Amino acid sequence: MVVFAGQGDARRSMSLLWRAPDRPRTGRSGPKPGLSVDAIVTAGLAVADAEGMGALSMRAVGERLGRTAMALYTYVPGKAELVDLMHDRALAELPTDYELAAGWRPALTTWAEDLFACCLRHPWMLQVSQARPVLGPSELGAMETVLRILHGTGLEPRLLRGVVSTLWQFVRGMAQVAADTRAAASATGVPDEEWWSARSTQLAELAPDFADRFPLLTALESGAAAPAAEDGGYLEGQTRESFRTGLAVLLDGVETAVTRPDGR
Amino acid sequence: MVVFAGQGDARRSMSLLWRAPDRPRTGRSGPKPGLSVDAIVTAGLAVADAEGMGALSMRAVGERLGRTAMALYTYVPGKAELVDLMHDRALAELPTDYELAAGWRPALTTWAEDLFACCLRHPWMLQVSQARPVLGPSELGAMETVLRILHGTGLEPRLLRGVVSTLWQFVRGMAQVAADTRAAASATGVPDEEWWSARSTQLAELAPDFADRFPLLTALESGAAAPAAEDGGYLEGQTRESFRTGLAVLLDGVETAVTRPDGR
DNA sequence: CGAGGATACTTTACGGCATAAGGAGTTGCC
DNA sequence: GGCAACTCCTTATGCCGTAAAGTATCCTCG
Repeated sequence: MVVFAGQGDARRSMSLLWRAPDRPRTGRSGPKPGLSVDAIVTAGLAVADAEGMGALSMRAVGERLGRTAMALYTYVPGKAELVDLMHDRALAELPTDYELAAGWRPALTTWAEDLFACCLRHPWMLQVSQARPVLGPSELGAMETVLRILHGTGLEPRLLRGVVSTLWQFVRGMAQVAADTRAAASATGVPDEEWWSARSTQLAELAPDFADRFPLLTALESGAAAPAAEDGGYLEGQTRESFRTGLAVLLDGVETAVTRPDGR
Repeated sequence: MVVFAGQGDARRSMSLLWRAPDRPRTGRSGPKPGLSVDAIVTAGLAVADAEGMGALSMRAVGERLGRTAMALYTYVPGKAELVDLMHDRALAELPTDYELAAGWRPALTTWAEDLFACCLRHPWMLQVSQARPVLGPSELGAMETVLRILHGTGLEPRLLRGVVSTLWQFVRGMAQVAADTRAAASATGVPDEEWWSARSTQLAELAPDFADRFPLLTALESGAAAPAAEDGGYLEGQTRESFRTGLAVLLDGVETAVTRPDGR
């Protein structure tokens, strides 16, 4: 199942995201708040980072703060809104300034790598539905950053929108694959390569005609190069490589669009 | 939450996906099966298509078949496996033959559009975790199709892998945005455009300094062209356009890779 | 042909979840 | 001093996936 974040009380969620000032502090009776939205978001992040989105429950977050689940509802309207806040908090880790002296391409490459890394640090981010187009300040900030990098290129708005979306989706998608394979391998306790080869063997058993049905796939698979040693396990290396070459291809496309004289 | 499909009993799940023959039919005592894996998958698809992944419960699927939730466990080991099967069934809708006379580019464009459309027909697909790299026959079939389209280009394996992944992720990502915005708009009953403009107004209230903080974003947004009338609502048109231009850029990149003499 | 065992399906139950409702204790202002 | 506002708790409701155990059905073997 997926978290459909912020579907419900969108108004309230937005206020929280944009930190609408809390009610005036003066003339406030009752016990002082022992918690804060920030603290709750931090706790949520800790839970999700450590145990995954599946373990993120109001109970778990409350427990980490020494409270019950219901205590959180004083600060946050519901779980969906909490997830929204966590998502934006995670994106706040992204740098916003990139060196443009060498042109847009290296800057954009680094940006993509940074986003990729951020998604891998917080894999649960990839399970947050992308519903509404971009709402939180950090998310918008990231968009703005990309636009700044591409600003000198003179790309027309239509293309610009397409490029930004494509980049974003590409990184998210690649990160999801990377995160998920890593999770699958580590959940079963089997190291990367074994896990994959076990799966291959099984496939061969179940579909003996595999090579006939999928000749090109078979050829491609057999031609898989050993990944660079630096890149962790086998699968992880594979995904990183796909990320790199995919990104390069994508940026080649951008370059074509940029240099094409007719702007289309 | 996200469905981590097939994490559990991977072996059993794979057998089902690849339709390992049922136990020999002779010498079988007991009442005849009133259901079948296929029927269950069909029912699951119907539930998910109609009411979304959130409404997909074993109880709901059972009910649609006139059974209890537990009856399904005779045929399917658990919900995760059912979701895997549904996912592969949905992908089976994709064509596998594409006209290559005009070259790989139009074929690949059509393929991407077909996948995009399939994802929009079954938005819940996008909430199925991409964990393990591709396991079901239809999913592999789709990969094989892409490879067939790109076969004439002489792309080296490393690039080929990157391109295929990139395409796949791109389409999935764009479809997710499209599906989610559509869902958000229709869930609130507000038509596309209104929904979006309400959100804009709210943003302006919450962040009065918006235009200062995000100048490029503001400029880009204000320059948004009215989408073509054919494209349904405002947002939907916007997403379709991003999809088209993004795809074009991406394929430009592929073209560069294909025509570059040094093969890198 | 009748018994035994395999099979399909049901009922019930458990532990989890988000969260609604209402109660208890704490604090500041009048 | 009292009251209103506030935080936080306990309890309860209605979902969920699925384990366990019961019942009815049918085939095969003696």
